[in-house]
Amino acid sequence: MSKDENQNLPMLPIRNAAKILDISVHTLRMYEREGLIIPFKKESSHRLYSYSDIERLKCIRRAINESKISIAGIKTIYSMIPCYEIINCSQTERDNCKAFQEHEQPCWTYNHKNNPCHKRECRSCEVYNNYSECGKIKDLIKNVLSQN
Amino acid sequence: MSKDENQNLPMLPIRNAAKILDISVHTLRMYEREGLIIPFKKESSHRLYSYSDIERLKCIRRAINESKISIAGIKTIYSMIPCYEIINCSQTERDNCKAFQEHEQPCWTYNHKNNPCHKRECRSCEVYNNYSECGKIKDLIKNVLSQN
DNA sequence: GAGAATTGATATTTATAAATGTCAATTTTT
DNA sequence: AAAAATTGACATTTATAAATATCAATTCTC
Repeated sequence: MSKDENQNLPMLPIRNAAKILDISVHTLRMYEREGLIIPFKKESSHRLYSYSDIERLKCIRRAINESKISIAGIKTIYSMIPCYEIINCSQTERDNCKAFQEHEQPCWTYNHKNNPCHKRECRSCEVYNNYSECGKIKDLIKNVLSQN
Repeated sequence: MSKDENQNLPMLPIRNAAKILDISVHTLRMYEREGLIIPFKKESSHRLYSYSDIERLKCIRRAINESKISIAGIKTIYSMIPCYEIINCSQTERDNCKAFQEHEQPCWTYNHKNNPCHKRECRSCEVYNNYSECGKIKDLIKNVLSQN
């Protein structure tokens, strides 16, 4: 098994994840309620976190504690990711997609009827996975702009 | 004189601007120190605000009070504006520009040596003027992406 | 040139977002 | 089947960003 695959395996119950991050389990559930993170869930309701989830959460913590960006700010920044270019949505699909139109929530917090994300699992989507730092989002915009 | 020209005239001393916005003069100076707004200054050091400055500030207030985005978050969001496409910077100019590389400050808070902004007055630049709402920034990204 | 307003710098207050606590019900583990 | 952990809902605490206050020096207005 490659290292990357290992990174994405659901390994840690919430208590262990919280301990690694030095926060409470309540905080982890709050981040999930806010749409900042999508932990794996067993058939039951119990959460499991991968090691790349941990990295993602460390980044969120830096944004909050060091960069002083509020959770609402992080959500708005996530909403700027041009998912529609990554997924290659048609114009009709864009017109019917709240993630395309609004700017308060990350795309992965919306329902995905009648658009290409219907088939996708947000947790394993590259839109969700590749841009957890705001620097990466700015770089993505630069890159997509220069590609066209 | 057209209405638009009138909108951009430096009219209001800080006290009047503060009264219209129902905030203190200190808060207005803080927003300026943070780089959210660039008021007009006479040869002296006294500030003057235009009516479009007032609109800009109302929008900032909504972001803070209603959308709950912190000032640091607003600055980061402003830093996402693809100014380099609007100004049409060359690759060399981009490579030498902090506004292109970093993502903490709006472009108009940096010094502009050796790049096209050297000649420009940020206060009257379209990058500064046209995207004071985060919704507009997302729309700009969409539009620039579809233009290319 | 006198009175009013602004400036910048430092200190203080306030509002509230973020984090934590409590607890009964449910699920998991051994 | 008992012990340990998690869940969600609601309440409380805490940390601090945002806003305001103070003040001496400077600038503007009439």
